[in-house]
Amino acid sequence: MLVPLPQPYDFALSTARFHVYGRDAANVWHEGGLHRVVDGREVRIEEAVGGVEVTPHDATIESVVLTLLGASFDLEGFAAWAAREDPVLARLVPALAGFRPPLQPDPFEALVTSITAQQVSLQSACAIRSRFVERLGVRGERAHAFPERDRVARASETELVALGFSTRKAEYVLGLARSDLDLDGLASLPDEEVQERIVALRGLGEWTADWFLARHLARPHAWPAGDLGLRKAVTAFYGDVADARAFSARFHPFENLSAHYLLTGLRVLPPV
DNA sequence: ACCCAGGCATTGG
DNA sequence: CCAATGCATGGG
Repeated sequence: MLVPLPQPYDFALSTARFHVYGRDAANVWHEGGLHRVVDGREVRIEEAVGGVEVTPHDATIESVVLTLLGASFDLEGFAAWAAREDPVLARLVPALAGFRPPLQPDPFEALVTSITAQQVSLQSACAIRSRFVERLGVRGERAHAFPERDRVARASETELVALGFSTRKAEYVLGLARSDLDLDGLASLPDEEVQERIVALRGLGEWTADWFLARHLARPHAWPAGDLGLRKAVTAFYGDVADARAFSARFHPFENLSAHYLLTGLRVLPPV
């Protein structure tokens, strides 16, 4: 069934992050479509006129797919703002027309994914995370469900280390899974309180909290200032910047979309 | 055999 | 408050 998305929508560009860093057992690319377990069922998402074709389909799946594909982002407002306010994005936004940053629909998945990506290359992170997903996630036809929090809570440190986690990261993941933090409840809190609660957990720092706000909660003002990739993109497009966090003021009120467009812009459209 | 890659906690000044 | 250090894998 067709799930409509605001047009234009560039499916290939928007979903590239699910396969350019290596095999990802939770987001499997197969014959031009993305396979992922949603609400316990494996779903195939593929390009279609006016949106994406989703099979199987029901109301819950549609809602998760819309979240996954970032349907809520105000791209029109962003494009109009960029054309007026920022010469770099005025070039990037039309050149990347139809790019809609995908989101992480589940908070536990978002945080564990960030832990795996701390400090190491995205390729290393993807390889390790994929083994984790295959080991602890319920298998679908082609994709595995991302492991459930309570299943991870029952795993052992040794088990995670055997998958390639450092001892520290194994502790962080288990600590998160076993913590009493209400992850779904974070969605109802303002940015600063979400930050505080995430950073209070061992192994989850400012960078992880920023990406949680950006990629899970889709908060417009999220700006992962500490991110190495984003810092490289900012330098490439704007030159050296003294304070990466303060520089985000320039992108207000579209900090999150700006960060995503700068990162994707650096990947596919090097600066002039 | 190195070195770097989308951090973080710990330790010492 | 800031600097130095260890972490463990994948790719160059």
